[in-house]
Amino acid sequence: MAYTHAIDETLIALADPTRRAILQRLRVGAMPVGVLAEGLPVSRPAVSQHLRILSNAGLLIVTPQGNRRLYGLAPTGMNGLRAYLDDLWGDALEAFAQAAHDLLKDDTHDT
Amino acid sequence: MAYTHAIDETLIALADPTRRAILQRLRVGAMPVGVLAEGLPVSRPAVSQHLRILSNAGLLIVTPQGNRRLYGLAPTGMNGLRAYLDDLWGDALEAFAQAAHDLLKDDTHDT
DNA sequence: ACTTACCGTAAGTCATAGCTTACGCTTTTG
DNA sequence: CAAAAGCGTAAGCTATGACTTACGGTAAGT
Repeated sequence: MAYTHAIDETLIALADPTRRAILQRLRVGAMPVGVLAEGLPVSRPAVSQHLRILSNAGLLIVTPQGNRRLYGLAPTGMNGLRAYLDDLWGDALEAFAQAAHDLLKDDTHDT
Repeated sequence: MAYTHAIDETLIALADPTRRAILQRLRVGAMPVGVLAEGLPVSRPAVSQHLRILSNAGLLIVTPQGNRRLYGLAPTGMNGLRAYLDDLWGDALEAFAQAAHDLLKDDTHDT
């Protein structure tokens, strides 16, 4: 397993609007930092910093190509977060169903 | 009734470790603020503030019961975020498959 | 080999998020 | 009715995060 680069980093990475804009922009495919920065309201170094965070979170794949570095979405980057959400909300749904069941207490109960 | 409480709020809500601890603690079921705070390393008012953020993000359901207020996980709270991730990463996977396909069918000769 | 392009990092500034203490309101209890 | 319990909110402090400009290092072009 070890899909997870630590949920913490993934969520922090996704919590920033500029970083989400970067991800949106990468949907069409990988691109170098310069091109990426042109479509964004912040400077190129700022983009570089965001890319570092996104990469550390396992959300991006970096492909050095001579002079440039191509950044693209990592296909498995979201697996850790997904697993986390599924786990957490799985229990939540169970607890909710249980509560609803308790409220309806006119049905038979079991264990 | 949009699921979307704005993914912005959802992600920011999830990005904080204390708030995730709160969610974890609520997995077993709803509970009032006081009980919730006892299991956490921060003060009760701090928990209240976090609960407000989580509620605004649509992640919690509040049930006033006389003197107290019971906080529980909202079953549909994650739907918006899930949809967002599915959409974003759906395209990412397509782009990735496309790129892989391109590489196989027409190898670029460089160097 | 020199110049240009591309990129990451360092240093510094400014805004914001999270915490604590203090306070006021509402509901329960004696 | 008075006292206490349970919460939310305001005010203030501090740490952290996001941005900018400046700089250095490597690859490409002439």
